[in-house]
Amino acid sequence: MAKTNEEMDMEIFGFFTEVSIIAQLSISLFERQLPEGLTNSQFGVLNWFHRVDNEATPGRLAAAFQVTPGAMTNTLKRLEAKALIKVEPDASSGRRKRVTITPEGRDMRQRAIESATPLLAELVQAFSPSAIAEQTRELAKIREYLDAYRYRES
Amino acid sequence: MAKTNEEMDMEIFGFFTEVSIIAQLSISLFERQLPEGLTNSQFGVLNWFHRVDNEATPGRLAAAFQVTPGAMTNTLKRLEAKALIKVEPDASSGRRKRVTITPEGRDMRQRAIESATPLLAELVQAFSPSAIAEQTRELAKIREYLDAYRYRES
DNA sequence: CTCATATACTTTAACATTAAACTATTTTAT
DNA sequence: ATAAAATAGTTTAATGTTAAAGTATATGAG
Repeated sequence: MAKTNEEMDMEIFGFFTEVSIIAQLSISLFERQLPEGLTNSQFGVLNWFHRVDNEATPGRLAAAFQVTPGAMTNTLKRLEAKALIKVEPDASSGRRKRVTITPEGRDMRQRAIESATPLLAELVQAFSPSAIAEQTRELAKIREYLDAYRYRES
Repeated sequence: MAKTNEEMDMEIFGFFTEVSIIAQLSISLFERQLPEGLTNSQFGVLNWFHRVDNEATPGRLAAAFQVTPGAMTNTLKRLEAKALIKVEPDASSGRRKRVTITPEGRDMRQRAIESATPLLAELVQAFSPSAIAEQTRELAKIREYLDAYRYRES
């Protein structure tokens, strides 16, 4: 049974609606578990230093999280104000900055992970890790497509 | 090969990261297609009048979109300022308001749908409707779980 | 009837985000 | 060598969001 264009459009809208609601709910739930005043974006940066590298530039982080450079400037300022990261001029280039995580930042990340553990454990229980991994791979394809579309436009 | 707790946690974080980025990218891409100055939230309200009912209260709309009443007040003000909706006192109750869409609002919704068509058509092409539908079902399970968790808390 | 409580909506302050303008550096082309 | 273009990051103005306080109206218990 063929679907009308309108029906197909509505399915895609439905998909993005689910994605938006999950993003909103998960961020809000997660932030409520986080230590005082730490936001999702801020945690993301701290966690990046655990997962990926122990050194970064603002631009590299902005690209990793797909936010504008301005948004990353803001997040880094707030993390720096809490002494969770350190931002220094880069010796090798006057327009770059060098961002590193402080010991306090590592502690904070660890506490954040621990306070989110009950929620994470429940999710692993309810949806197997392999199911989550499979979902994530599918979503990554869509994310890549949207990302490419974005640059193709302009 | 068993996964450590940390590995499982990272998989879940990876999942939520994809979800957040897709939400952000899709909203941003969609808004770029929309007619001058119309935002995703504003479009959502106009589209609601097409999908659901031709009359609403601010509270009903806030509940439908899972946003706070304050957020909806803001969205409605902006739509009203553009004459895309009409907000009147409700004759039957002094604290309620009655929100309706104007002809200009219907036109705007129609134009919004039309200008988003190329993007939607590409997505339908790249990811079959059935694949999208399957993804949406899986996501809905996770959304329901998170939603239940939210109320279980507090 | 009256007062306490609940409901509907608005306002305010704080924050995250974007787009676009801006500053400062580095690279490239001529 | 110099001027133009590209790159890295910041700032500003606008919007959307929340939480919490505030206003006004309706309901209900006594």
